[in-house]
Amino acid sequence: MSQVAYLNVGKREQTKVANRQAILDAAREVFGELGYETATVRDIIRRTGLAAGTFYNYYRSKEEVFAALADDGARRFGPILKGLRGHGHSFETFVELAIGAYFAFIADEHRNWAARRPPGEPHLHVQGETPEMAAVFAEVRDALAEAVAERTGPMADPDYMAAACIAIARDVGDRMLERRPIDTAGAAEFAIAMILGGLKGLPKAPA
Amino acid sequence: MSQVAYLNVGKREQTKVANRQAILDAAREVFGELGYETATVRDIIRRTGLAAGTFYNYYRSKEEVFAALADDGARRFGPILKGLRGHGHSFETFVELAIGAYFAFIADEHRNWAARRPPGEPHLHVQGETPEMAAVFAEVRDALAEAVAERTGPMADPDYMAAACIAIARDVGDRMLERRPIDTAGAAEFAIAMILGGLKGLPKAPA
Amino acid sequence: MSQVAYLNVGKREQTKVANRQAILDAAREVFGELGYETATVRDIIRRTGLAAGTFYNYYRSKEEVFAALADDGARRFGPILKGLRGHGHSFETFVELAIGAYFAFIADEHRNWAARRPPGEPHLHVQGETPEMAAVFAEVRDALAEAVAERTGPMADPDYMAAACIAIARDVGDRMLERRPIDTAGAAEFAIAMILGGLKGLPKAPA
Amino acid sequence: MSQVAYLNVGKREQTKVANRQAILDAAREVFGELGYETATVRDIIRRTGLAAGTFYNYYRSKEEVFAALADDGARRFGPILKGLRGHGHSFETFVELAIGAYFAFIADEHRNWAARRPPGEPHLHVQGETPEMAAVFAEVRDALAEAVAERTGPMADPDYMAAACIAIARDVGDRMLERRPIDTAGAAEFAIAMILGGLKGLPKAPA
DNA sequence: AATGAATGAGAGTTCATTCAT
DNA sequence: TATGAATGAACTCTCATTCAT
Repeated sequence: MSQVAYLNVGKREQTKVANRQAILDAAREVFGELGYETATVRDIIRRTGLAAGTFYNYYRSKEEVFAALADDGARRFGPILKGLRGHGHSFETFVELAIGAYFAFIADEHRNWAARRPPGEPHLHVQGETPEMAAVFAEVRDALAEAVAERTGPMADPDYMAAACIAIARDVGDRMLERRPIDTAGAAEFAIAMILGGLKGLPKAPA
Repeated sequence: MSQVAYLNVGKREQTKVANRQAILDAAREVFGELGYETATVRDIIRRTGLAAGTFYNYYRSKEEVFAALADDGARRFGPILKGLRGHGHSFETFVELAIGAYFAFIADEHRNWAARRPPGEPHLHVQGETPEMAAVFAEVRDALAEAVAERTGPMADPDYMAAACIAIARDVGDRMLERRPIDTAGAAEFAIAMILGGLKGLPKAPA
Repeated sequence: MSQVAYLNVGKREQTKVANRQAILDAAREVFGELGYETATVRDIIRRTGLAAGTFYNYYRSKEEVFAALADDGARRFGPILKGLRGHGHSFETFVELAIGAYFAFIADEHRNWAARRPPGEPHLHVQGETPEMAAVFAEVRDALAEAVAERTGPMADPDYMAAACIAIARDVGDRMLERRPIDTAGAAEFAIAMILGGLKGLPKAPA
Repeated sequence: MSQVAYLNVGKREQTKVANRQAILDAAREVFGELGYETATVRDIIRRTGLAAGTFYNYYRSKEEVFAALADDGARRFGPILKGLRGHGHSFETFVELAIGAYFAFIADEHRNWAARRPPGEPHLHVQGETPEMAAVFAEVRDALAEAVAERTGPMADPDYMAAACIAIARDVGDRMLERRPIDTAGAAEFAIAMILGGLKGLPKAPA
C-alpha cells in the first residue's frame, strides 16, 4: 500500500521492537534488583506495563530472556576485549586496558544494575548475577589463558589466575558502583595495581 | 512439670537442643546443595524427619535459619582469625596465616557445600552463597581494615583491599573445591602469592 | 492422652478421611458433568469448599484422582462380574446375569453421574467418560474373551464381540438413565435380547 | 471495488471459499488427532498457514467450526442413508446396506481420524468424538425409527434400538480402524451379523 | 512442644479472543 | 479482509506459614 514500503517498517514493527526492548530492559533491572531466582516473569512484565501473556510472545521462559541479556552483554563487551588481544601489547598493558575497559563498561551499564536490594533478602555477596557479567567471564578467562599460553604472562594456573582477576575486578567494581560519586578512574587504578602487584605493590604507608 | 527440673536439663531440653541442631545441620546441607533461593523450608525439615510445623518453633523463617547458620560459621571461623590479630605478626605473615586458615576451613566445611546445581539454572558465578561464607566476610574485612589502621599494611582504600582479598580467596577457594583431588596447600599458596604480589609476583615463565 | 486411644481415630483422622472422600465425590460429579478434559482441578476443589492447595495433599494430579475413581469403580463392580465367571453358567445365563448386574450397578451409581451438560459444549455421544465406566470395560472384555476361549460362546473375534456388547450395554444404559422413571428391568431386558439375538431376536411387529 | 464484480466471483470470493475450506480441513484433522477438548484454535489455524485472527472471520469459536464439520459430515453421509430408505428394501437388506455404507464412509474418512492420542491422557472409550460421527447419529436413529413405524422392523423401543445399532457400528468401526490392515468387509460383516442376530447369530464354535 | 493437614498467595505458562494496522 | 501482537483470565502446581489437635 505505502509508496515507501521499502523504508516504512510500519507501526506494528516499531511496537514489536519497542516491546522486545522494553522487556529486555525490565528484565535487566529486575534481575539486577532481585537476582535470577527471586525475579519472576510477572515482575518483569509488570514493569513494562504489558499484559502477562505478552511476555511469552517474545521469550519462551524466564531462562530465555536471561540468556538474551547475557548475549546482549557479551555482544557489547566481548568485542572490546577481543580488540585488545593479539595486538602485541605487553602483559601489563593488556591488563590495564582490559580493566579500564571493564570499569568503563560497568559504569556505563550501571543504570541497569542493582542499587537496591529487597529488604527481606539476606545480604549476600552474590555479585555477578547480572547476565552481562556472566557473559564476560568466559571472555576474560580466555584472554588470560591465552596470555599464559603465549608466555607473555606468569606461568601459574590460568584458571586460578582468571578467577582471581575476575574476582578482583568484579568485587572492586561492585564497591565502586555503591559509592558516590562513582570514581571509575580511581577504582580501575586500584584494581590494576592489585591485579598486577598485589597488596605489596600498593602504595606503602609512610614511615 | 518435672520434679527435678532444677538440676535436670530434662528430656525436653535435650530434644530442644537436638532439634535445633538437626535443623541447622539440615539447613547447611540444603543451602549448600540447592542455594538459598532454590532451597525450601520443606527441603530442610524433610531432611530432619521432623514435622513441618516444628521448624517454626525454632526459626521464624527461612531467612532466620540462614542467619543462624551465618552466626554459626562466624562463631567458628571468627576466633581463628581473631587469634591471628594483634600478635605482632608481620603483615605478610598475617595474610599467610589467615589465608591458610581460610582454605583449611572451607575444605573442612566442604562436605556441606554445593556439589550439585539444579539442572535448569543458568550457571553463574554465585560464589559465597553458603551462610558461613557470608559471615567470614565481615571478619576478614575488619582484620584488613585494622592492619591498615595500624599502618602495618599498605595505605590503599581498606574497603577495596578487603573486597579484593576476599574475592580472591573466595573464588580461588571455589575453584579449588571443584577439583579432584582438593589441593588445599596449592590453592592457598597461589592465593597468598596473588594477594601479596599480584600477577607479577607469580612465578615467571622461563626465558 | 486419651484413654480410649485404641478406639479413638481422632478428629484429624476423621477430617482426613472426610476430605479425601469429599474430593473423590466432587471429582466424580465434575468428571461426569464436564468430562475429563474439560474438568479442572479447580472445578473439583471449588466444589469441596477446601483450599486450592489441599487437593494436592491427597492427589498429585487430575490424572491420579481419576485413576482413584476408576479403581473405586472397578473395586465395586469387578467382583460382581468375577463372581459370575467360572460357575458353570451357560453363555446365555452369563450374559443375562452380567447385564443385569451392570444395569443395576449404573442405576445405583447414577446419582453421581452427569445429568446436566454445560451449555457451551457440543452435545456429543461421549459416553463412558466416567472413570467407573472406564474401569469396567476391561473386566467385561476379559469375561467375554474367556467365554470365547472356553468355547462356551460364539467363535467370532472376541475383541469385536466385547466392543459390541459393551457398546450396547453402555449406550442403552445411558438412554435408560436419561428417562424418568428409570426402568432398569426394561432396559436390561432389551439389552440382553439385543446382545444375544440382535434385532431379529427382538419381538416382531404383529402381522 | 472490482469493476467486474457483477460477473466475477473475484479473487476475494475465491479466497474466502478457499480459506473457509482450509479451516474446515485443518479442523477435521486436528479434532481427529487431538480430540475436541485437547484441540486448540491455534492448532487449527497453524495448520492452515493463515493468521490467528482470520479464523474468527469465518467461525466465531471452536464450537462453531465443530458444528460446521458436523454439518459437513451429515451433508455427505446423510444422502447415502436417505438413498437407502423407502426403496422397498427388506429390513435386513436395509441394515446390510446401511452398515456397509457406514463402514465404507468411515474408512474413507479415516485419514482424518485419531491415530495418535496424547500420552498423558487416560485411555478412555471416547468414541464418536469426530464431528461427522456426531452428525450421522441422528440420521441413523431416524431411519430406524421409520422402519419401526412402518412395521418393517422389530417392535422394540426405537430409541434403544438406534442406540444399540449405532453403538455397535461405532465401536466395531473404531476397532476396525485401529487394526492393520483395515478390513472393512470383515468388520461390516461382523457388525451386520451382530446387529441382526446378536451373539447367538454369530458362527458357533465347532463341536 | 510436636504434629502435619489446611491454607491461599503466587509461580510459570497457555490460549481463546480482540483489535489496531 | 487478513494480519498477528496484545490481552488477561484461567490453568496446574508449589510452598511458606498457620493452627487445631
